[in-house]
Amino acid sequence: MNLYKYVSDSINEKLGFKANLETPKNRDFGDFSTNAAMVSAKTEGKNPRELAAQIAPKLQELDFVENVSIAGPGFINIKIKNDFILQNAVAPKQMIATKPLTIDMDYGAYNVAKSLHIGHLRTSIVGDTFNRITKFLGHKTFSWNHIGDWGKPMGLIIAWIERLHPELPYFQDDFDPKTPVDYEIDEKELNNYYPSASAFAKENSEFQARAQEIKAKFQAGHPGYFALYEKFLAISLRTMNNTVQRLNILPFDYDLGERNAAKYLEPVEQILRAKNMIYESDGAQVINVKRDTDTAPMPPYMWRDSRGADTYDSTDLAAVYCRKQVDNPDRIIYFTDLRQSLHFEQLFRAADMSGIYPYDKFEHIGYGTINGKDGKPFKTRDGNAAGLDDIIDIANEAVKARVAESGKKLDDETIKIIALAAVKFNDLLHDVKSDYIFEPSAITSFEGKTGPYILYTAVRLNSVLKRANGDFSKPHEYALTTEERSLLIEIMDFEKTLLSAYENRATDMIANYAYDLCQLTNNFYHNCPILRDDIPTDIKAGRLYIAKLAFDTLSTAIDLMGLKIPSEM
RNA sequence: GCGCCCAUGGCUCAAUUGGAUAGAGCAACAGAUUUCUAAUCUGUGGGUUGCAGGUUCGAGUCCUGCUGGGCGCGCCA
Repeated sequence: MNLYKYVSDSINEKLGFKANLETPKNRDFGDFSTNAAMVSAKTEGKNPRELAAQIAPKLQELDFVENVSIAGPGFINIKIKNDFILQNAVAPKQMIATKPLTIDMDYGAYNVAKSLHIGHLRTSIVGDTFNRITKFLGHKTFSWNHIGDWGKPMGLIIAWIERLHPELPYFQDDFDPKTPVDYEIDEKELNNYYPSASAFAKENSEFQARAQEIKAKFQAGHPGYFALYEKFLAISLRTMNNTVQRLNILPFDYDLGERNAAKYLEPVEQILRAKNMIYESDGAQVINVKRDTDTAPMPPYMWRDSRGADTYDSTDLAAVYCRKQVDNPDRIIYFTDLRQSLHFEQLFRAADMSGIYPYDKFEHIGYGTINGKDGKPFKTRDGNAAGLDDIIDIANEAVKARVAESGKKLDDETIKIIALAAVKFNDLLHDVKSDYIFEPSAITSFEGKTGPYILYTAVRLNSVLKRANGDFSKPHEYALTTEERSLLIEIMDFEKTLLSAYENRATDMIANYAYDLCQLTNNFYHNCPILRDDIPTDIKAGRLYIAKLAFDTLSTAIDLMGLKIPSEM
């Protein structure tokens, strides 16, 4: 049961108007409080405490209310009956949305032939968790990994391979796709091609021009370039799949990016031309997305650059058109770096103006950067910008060291699970749009508000449940201790938390909830022994029931965060 | 120059979207273990919420101005 909703609805019905229900910061005041008296005192010109005194007796009549009190300037505090809490607390399960939506979520956005950078970590983790929460609430979602598989980098990579292996037949204009070619690309080498080529192109204009020429011919359908492209694309897709597994995120519904979107450029261009939206500016084909109300300069949306090539502006718009055709979503949500805000503002306007997709159904969730202690983007020990793998490796080493220090023996798989939890939980814990500081030392200590703490709580609960090996049925009567009571109320708060996390697009809420739940669970665990010999049977049964509820709730939260519970730690 | 975001104990972050005495973790100090897993639990100290005004019963939260930081501003994605 969603206790908050139940109490709120009951109170509104009883009072005949909508009262604002809150859970006091200080739980000593009560389980819930309402400022109804203060709000209506204002409109009615009456004394709030007098009004509260009139309202309170009505609330006292509700069968789940233990007592009602008036405090401060006119707060009405409500305490819920223990038995009501015990009888109605349930473990969360998949919900049915009252108004189910279809939502396209764009996150991941991995690149072909380019190892994942640190930013991919946040888009993957936050996007995945938000996706899971949305599904859990009963909405239909489609996740799109909008792969960078079409633009300028492809030209550079092909040009680079041409430079390394000019003898390969792919570079001949009359290449026959059926020709068998004895050439394999090494995955690790492939990841270096783009950075190397990109750097080389900057100082070598001849190579730069060659890459551009290749890109144009490639996009026009050059068979040899395309055959080569398909070769490294396959490797990249495999790498991406490994990343998905390594991060334990849900498989994407679509691994379709720029190349796929490019197929929709023509119909989109027809729409734009029909509306006279495209005009020439400095040799490029652009769309004006300014509004009269703009106070900031609004650059035009770049449909084609001055060389006539697609841009990421055009493929992004085409991708929207594609999604409209394929999923017909009620909303499209992008999870990308905050710095792309202007681009998305332009995209949303262009889509809206062209009638392809309405402005108010788009959302851009921009995330901040992961920084080191110095406040600048996190670097590895050798001073290079850290990649996604670096982060996970660093966490792995830290966990391994900590485990060795403790004298415990955990297998590599368990260590990986713990390290990933450390990284992911830490990421989810922070407000999406703000930068956060990644401190390996904070993870090394494994104390406090961390992923390992969450897992540890689940593991020790699980250990009791396994050991009990009994049934966990609800007791008819059981006198709750304060620890048990607080824990059950927190469990009943789960649904409300999920709804807020969804509505606010705030994945940190689930992480913070999980932490609070763990604190209360550990408190319960510590103060309410279950399987000890001196514990009477009825108390044992009651506590086992509560422990099971706590475990089910916690494991659901853990699952929504894309973490795994190890068998021991 | 224009625009967006941010500023909360020594450090890293919260604060139910305007509510009561601003909460957690780390670090510091003091305790708890014949263990259902101590990667745990309990306690103590630590704050003029960057500064100055304003709005109202009530402001960390809203409005204005300042100070200090981050980011963005047509052919890279």
